[in-house]
Amino acid sequence: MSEGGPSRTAHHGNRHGRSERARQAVLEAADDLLVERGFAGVTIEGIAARAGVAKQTIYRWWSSKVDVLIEAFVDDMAQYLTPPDEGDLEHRLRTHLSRSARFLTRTAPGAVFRALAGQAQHDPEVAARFRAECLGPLRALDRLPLERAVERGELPPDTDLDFAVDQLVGPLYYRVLVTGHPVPEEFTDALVERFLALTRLPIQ
Amino acid sequence: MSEGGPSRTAHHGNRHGRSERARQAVLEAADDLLVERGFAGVTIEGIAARAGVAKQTIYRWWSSKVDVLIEAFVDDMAQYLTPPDEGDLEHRLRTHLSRSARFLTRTAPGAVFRALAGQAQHDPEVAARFRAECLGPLRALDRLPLERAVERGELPPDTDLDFAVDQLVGPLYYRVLVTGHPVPEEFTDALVERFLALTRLPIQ
Amino acid sequence: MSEGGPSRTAHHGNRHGRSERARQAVLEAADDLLVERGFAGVTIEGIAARAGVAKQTIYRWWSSKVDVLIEAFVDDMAQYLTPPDEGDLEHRLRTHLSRSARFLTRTAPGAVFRALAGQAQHDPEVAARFRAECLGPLRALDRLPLERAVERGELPPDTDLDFAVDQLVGPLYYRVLVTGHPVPEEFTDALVERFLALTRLPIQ
Amino acid sequence: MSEGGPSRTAHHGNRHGRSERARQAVLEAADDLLVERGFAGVTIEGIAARAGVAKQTIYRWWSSKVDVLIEAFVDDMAQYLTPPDEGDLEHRLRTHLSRSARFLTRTAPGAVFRALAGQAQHDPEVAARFRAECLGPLRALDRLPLERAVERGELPPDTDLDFAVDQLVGPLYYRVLVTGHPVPEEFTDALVERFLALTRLPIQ
DNA sequence: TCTTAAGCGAGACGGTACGTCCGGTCTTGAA
DNA sequence: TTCAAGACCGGACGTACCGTCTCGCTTAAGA
Repeated sequence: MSEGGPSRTAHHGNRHGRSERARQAVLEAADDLLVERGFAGVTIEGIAARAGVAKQTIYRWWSSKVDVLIEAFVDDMAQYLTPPDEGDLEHRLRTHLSRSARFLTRTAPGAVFRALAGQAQHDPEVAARFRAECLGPLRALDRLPLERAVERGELPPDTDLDFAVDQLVGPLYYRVLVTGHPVPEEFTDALVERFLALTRLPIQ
Repeated sequence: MSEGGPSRTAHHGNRHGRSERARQAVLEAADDLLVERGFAGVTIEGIAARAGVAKQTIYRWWSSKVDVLIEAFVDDMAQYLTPPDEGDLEHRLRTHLSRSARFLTRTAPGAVFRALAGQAQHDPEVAARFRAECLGPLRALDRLPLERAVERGELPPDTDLDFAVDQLVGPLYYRVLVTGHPVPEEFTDALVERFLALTRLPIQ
Repeated sequence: MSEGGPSRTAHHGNRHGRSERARQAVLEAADDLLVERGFAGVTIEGIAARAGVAKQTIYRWWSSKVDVLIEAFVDDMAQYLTPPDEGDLEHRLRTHLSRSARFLTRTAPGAVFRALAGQAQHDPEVAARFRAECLGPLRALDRLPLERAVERGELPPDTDLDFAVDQLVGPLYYRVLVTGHPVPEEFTDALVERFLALTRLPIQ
Repeated sequence: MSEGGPSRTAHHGNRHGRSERARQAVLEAADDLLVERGFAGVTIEGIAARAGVAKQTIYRWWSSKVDVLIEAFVDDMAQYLTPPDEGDLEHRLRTHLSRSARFLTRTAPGAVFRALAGQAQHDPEVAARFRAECLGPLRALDRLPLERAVERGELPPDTDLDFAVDQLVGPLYYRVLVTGHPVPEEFTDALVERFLALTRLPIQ
């Protein structure tokens, strides 16, 4: 992509493989349109026009606008969310949850995520892809601090990590996607506090 | 259709007031289409055709298909969810949560709710109406057992009920709307158990 | 439909019958585009844009651009070609043939006719409609002077009129559509002269 | 072509000169598509696919599908039409006209001719090439018997041959391209009879 | 003998127009 | 005044071809 590349100059058509330039332009155009005009404002024709790309080029590589948005999300997600690995468990969880809240409510990929989560309610196929390709990686990041905590003896070895994740992030997503309430740090901190309080109880 | 009676056919028009028949037919048609074909399969033209109603009649009384679905949801919701008032707090909460899970995942109004929650991600106006008219009543039902528990001394009087509701139902909605995991009774029971365990802690 | 009309002002939609305004605008736009840009320059989208009409309105009433052009031709044809009924047979035939040549080569409906004749070579359905709706009336006009001549005794009563028409106008159409040669009055006059010379022969 | 040859696969490329194999395949594919699916069914992509040839190879040597069809017609025409040179003028003309009618209505190159004549109505450039390369040779063949007749004294030396050709074949083309009527031998014979009858008149 | 440049297959690209679906507005005539 | 009916303008859909381009292979003339 950088050094040498197949060709420095823009080109149309290429026997081996697609145009990276077109791919990037499409993903960015979709992202931009979503942020600027909302999900209904994202249309294949609009993406094509803004990306300076032919509609057929989009249909050649993606099956729908949702497909484009999923790829855009996956491309962008990584750079936003890596759970911290410093300090004690409480600090790490607090940081991760508050970063997650910020990611979901304030960033462009967060907006894409919310749109895809919305569309997943309307279409089982979208739901499946959304869960596999968008939610999966996110959830893996959510598990990471807990897995490390188990390894380090900060949590009992028989902890049900899936249930723990549901307890920790469930209320967060509920606020973001359902009630629309803001998610201040006090809220995420309180979630962490309650969660950790339970781990110190003799019961379970 | 031609000869005879004042009219064999349903009446067209009514000088005074709207046609209740048309209203019901529209709401049912919208409901049915949602369940049969999903949100994208619900169109104003489709509703009109199935309800035997003119498009204009729909636009006269509703502003969009979402508006129709909200009204359909409000009409149906009541009969499904009334939190129980028997037994102790744990039992009441368990029953309510498991009923809520069933409502969201297995009933027609639950499907409407999920579709509206999805559309709320795409459109702030929908989000506002959805929260006010659909989520509000549900959330009031979620608070009810906790409010009663405070009155009866089963919970401390300074309990933050909104936060409590978020903790209790957040993971449930998260599963239903985000991860798509099933929501068995073990899950809702565990949520209640953790929640009540915390109320017995000296902290808070 | 003419005086007073259902409404002086433009309107959208009408329970009973279509918009005459839209119909006229479409036919004129098609005519204009054909003359200005040729047959390939006539597109449904182009007609719609120039007529200020939605594509669907065109598809509702016509099945293709050829369908539009046929109707445009039929609408316009009448005012151009009425064979004269003054003078003797030779004069009437000369006038009619030279008018026909002018019609085909110099007028807008003539251009439409040539385009449709061309398209008829590509599509049997177009050919059938073209012959029934465009050529038929024209050919009836071609027969008229000969029929009158038979009635008046200027031609023998057993004359094969169809063959006579082929002989008279065949070379004309051949020049216009095939060789592209000009069709001056000398040419049409000579055709008439030869044709009449034969009627004076004892043979037949 | 499969086993043994210097190469199993068809050759790709040739430093000097084009591939005759590709040329033939393209012309045949175009011919076949025209006969099977009509003019609209002939597309550059379709020709390329059926001929097993790259689109670019077509564009390298031809400028359009019409260009391909013209070359296909020229390649095929010769073998069909050579006016006979036996018997008296009447017999030779009768034979030539009835063969011409058969050629135009019943043979593959005849179908190509009709399609090109159609397209010539839509595009002046096509018209020019069509007249020069397709019609010219045919018309030369039409003149040939008349020229010979003049040489042999069967026709007066001052006969206007172009006009004679128009008279003889005009009605034939008119039937084929315009009215779509069948062209039986009686028709062509009658044309010849009338034409010759005039040459025996004192007038002209 | 070894280059090397032209012809070739494949196919991605930016476009244009297609014919369809639906949205939301408007008008009509009957009830 | 509301209703069923349905024509209207508008805009996006997904498809088919257009004509251009790049690519890597094949091949034969000439260095």
